[in-house]
Amino acid sequence: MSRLSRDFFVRDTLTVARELLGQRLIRVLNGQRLSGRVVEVEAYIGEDDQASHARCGRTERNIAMFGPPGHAYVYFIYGMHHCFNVVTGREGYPAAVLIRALEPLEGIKAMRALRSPEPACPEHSRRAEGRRGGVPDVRLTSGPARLCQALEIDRRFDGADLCAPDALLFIEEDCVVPNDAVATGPRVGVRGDVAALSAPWRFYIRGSRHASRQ
DNA sequence: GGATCGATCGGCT
DNA sequence: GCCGATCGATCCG
Repeated sequence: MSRLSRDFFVRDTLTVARELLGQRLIRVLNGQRLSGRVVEVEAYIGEDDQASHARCGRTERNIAMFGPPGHAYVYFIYGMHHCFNVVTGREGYPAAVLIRALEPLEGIKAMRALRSPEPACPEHSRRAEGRRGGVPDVRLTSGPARLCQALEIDRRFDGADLCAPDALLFIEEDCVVPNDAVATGPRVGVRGDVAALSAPWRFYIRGSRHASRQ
């Protein structure tokens, strides 16, 4: 399978968001491939987008959004979670696509281990035993913070080039998703003006059990 | 199945 | 100081 090139990401952000559906996100960890098919994304476009981190201009935190396309923008939120975006459009214009959910494909056992840290106390241990198999596949990567935990994506990847030959995080061309299988809607959990609240910039594969919500 | 609430800390109105 | 592009546990029906 061929890796998505820079040209893919330079295009209009809504086009990139739509076409990322069905592609495969790969993380190489300790020589092993952990991967999943992209089933849900959201677009954040320009400084006028009141839901975007770029709405208040360039800061040290969001600087990757202003950088060249095909790079990662990874941020830390709620004091405990990471979220992974792909930078799109021309360098200098802040736009990115948030990857919200994956369908797990390769390295599922390793991903489950990353999502089930060592029990800190006997109480947790008992709970983990109660689940037997651990986190079920359907909740392994069905959320922006969950997939970062499952693929061990953190701030070390902020600004990383997904198109570099030696990248440990990159995207491969995989499935073509037909238009009638794509659903759109307003973005999840955003605040802002009417434009931000109503923009249908969330794209997901209709009926996927791995989307963060139906 | 859906709603609610607490955790936890970096970056900024 | 305050709030956030969230998650998981826990409650209720």
